[in-house]
Amino acid sequence: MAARRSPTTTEPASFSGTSKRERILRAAVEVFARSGYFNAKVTDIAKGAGVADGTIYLYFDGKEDLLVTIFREYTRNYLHELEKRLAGVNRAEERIRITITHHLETLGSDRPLAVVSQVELRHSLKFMSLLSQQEVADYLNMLRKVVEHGQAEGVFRRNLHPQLVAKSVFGILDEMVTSWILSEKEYDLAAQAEPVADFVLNGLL
Amino acid sequence: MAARRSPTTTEPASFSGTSKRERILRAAVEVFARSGYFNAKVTDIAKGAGVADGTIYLYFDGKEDLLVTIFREYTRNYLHELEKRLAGVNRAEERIRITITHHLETLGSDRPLAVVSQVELRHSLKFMSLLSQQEVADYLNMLRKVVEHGQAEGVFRRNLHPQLVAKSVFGILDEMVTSWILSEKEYDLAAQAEPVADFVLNGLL
Amino acid sequence: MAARRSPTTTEPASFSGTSKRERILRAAVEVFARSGYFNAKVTDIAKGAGVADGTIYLYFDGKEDLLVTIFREYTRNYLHELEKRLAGVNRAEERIRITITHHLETLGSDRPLAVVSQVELRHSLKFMSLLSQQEVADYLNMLRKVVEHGQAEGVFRRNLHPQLVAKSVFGILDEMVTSWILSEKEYDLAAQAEPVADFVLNGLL
Amino acid sequence: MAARRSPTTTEPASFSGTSKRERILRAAVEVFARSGYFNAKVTDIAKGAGVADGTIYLYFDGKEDLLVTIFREYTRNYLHELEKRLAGVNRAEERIRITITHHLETLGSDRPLAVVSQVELRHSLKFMSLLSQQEVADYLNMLRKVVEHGQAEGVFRRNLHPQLVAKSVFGILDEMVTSWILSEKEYDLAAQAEPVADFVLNGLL
DNA sequence: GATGAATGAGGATTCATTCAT
DNA sequence: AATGAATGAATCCTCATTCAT
Repeated sequence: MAARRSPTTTEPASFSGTSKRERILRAAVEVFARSGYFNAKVTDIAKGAGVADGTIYLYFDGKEDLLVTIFREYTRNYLHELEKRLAGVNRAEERIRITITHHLETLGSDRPLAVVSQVELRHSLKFMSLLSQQEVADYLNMLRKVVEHGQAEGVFRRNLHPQLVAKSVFGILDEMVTSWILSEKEYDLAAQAEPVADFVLNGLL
Repeated sequence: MAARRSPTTTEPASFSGTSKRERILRAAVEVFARSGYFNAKVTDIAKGAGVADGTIYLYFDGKEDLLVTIFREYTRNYLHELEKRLAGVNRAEERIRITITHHLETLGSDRPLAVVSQVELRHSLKFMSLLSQQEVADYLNMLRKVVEHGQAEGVFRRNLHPQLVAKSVFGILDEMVTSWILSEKEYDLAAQAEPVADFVLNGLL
Repeated sequence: MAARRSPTTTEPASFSGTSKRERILRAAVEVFARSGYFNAKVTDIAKGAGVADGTIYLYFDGKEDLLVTIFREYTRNYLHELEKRLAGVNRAEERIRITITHHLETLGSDRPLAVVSQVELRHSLKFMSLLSQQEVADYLNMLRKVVEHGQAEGVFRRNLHPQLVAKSVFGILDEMVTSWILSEKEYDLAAQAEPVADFVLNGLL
Repeated sequence: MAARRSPTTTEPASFSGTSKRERILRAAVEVFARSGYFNAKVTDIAKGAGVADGTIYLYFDGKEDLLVTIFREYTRNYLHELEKRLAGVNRAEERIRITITHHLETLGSDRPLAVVSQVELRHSLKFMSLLSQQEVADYLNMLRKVVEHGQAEGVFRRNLHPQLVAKSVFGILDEMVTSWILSEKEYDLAAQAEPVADFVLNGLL
């Protein structure tokens, strides 16, 4: 008998070459973005990934784990990319600009991910605490170091509390993304990087 | 015998003098803050307000209406107060400072409300869109006008896009509140007003 | 000051001159016919009668009592009228014809009542038992006596069981009414009296 | 070792050999007959069928669908059986007798089904309309054709409206069943077939 | 590893009824 | 007699998760 595909491997063409785990994760991002975490049905994620409901439980602990994992993996990836972009850049001002650009470019190019990141990851205090203790904290620390570095260099004002600046920059970026998601008109989020950097660096006055 | 309450009016002391409607609303803020919107049980809100479950439906359309109403009423109130504080203040810089202070003081003095505002109001795209179209938009407009006013006066830099500044300030304040809520140590949120204003006005450089 | 109606007496014009009790009963017939017993809301009956919800409980024991009372009162009235029409009529065949005509005319001229009678009075075994033990039994007895009378006279066949004939005639009339209610076209129910009588008297052969 | 049931199939003896779907349907008939449709609890049906509450929703759309399905399936089956009994019978009078007998035998041998059929299927105009448009109409048509056939043969009187006769026969049978259900004494419903046929064929005179 | 039929806990909401006025 | 605000019991259905195959 000629070689034939095993029946179980028959999958929608679009899935070819991606691991089940990745497909589930991506389907989850899309379903969460579309329906919201609480209204998202595991069945729909399974359908989106082209697997059986039960299969999801072979890779993840459940619906909540899916959300946490999405956040962790995408954040980890985000930070790695950012580090790469920052490698070799020494000027503090330039590091700030790159960080801002990276944030807006990354989320600006993946709306479902942005929705999950801005909306779905924030439904419960417990969940937000969990995330902010690890991943968000890492991000804020990175920002804080850039500021401290700039202050040590003498480029940034010394009478600013670095942690407060870090939070402020994060807050601005966060709001830019949220605002973009909710906007009725489509526009290029990354285009905001320059004016945002200008404001952060120079202030109002 | 001193004047005494009629038997039907006998209510837990803490409820005295408050209308049922207000008691329900306040109980909802507390339960939503404690358990999260989706996990909040209507029964618990009723219990907290000292009314029967069904009574809630005499005043509100349901659980979701409770959340929307909380937001609308507290925001309206917030904006009124802010307007009062700004009345008679002409210097743009001062108006910015007052706005920042008002934001941080108001939420910094009512943690449950802050939790609902930062966390519970953001579970779904649909819900966020709803809110951002009306109330948040009003707030952003108010901020924008302050900026434009300052630019007209020649105090604020003219090459800043007022809407972007408005969003930035809002984003910073939002993050300050969220960060305060999630913080393990208790601290005075309003105390951040001064450094935040400094950053907003002068930037990093 | 010109004479004015006392505020509590202000009622829809159509109610004038009818006692509250009757208005409630009639409103109940209409609401039951429209929505079905289980879906009928006491509030709607009150609204229809122009009284407060609580007022209904001054006249009736509750929703179920309303249904029972409707049935009892309308049936009592029905039987009284029938007796009047039968008074002085001796020929058994004529008595049958009158009975048939009375049934179809009475229900054929009050659709909501017919709906309640054919549909709403029959939701539960318990309820049907209750009614069939008293009022329906009275009606069947009356029919049975007409048959027995006709048999004694020698006009009706003696080898028919009178009770079975009574039930049969009732069954036919009942189905005529039900069928009329459910029919999409409007037609005169009473016009069926003659052919029905013909069938009952002469059979198929 | 003799063949034995697989562990998962271990079910109460009474369920053996019946599919879940059928068990649910039968349990529904019994619970509806016992408690009435509106008072019937889905949980009780599940318990009666030996399945979990949620399982019912894998097979049916809900409580109402259960009632509709019962009616449709039992009626379909009823009509099939009737057709089989009528096959090859040509004499119109005999066809009438068989129809009457089939009706009374079928319902007379399954009291819960008879209760559902006579009582529970009739709570609402909407529901009755639904059913009478399809299944009841089919039944009446079948009866009507028997009458027309008899008239064509010259056995039945030509001055009878076939549709009216069909409704009358249906009405008589319906009342016999209802009366039997409500009766306090138990008796053989099928025994009524002969006298009913006699009445239908020969009338009162 | 995969499947998907089966499970069953959990809760918002309705509405008949009450009773202080 | 009349009101109508308040009560609170009662239940259908959903859907995350399991586990036999």
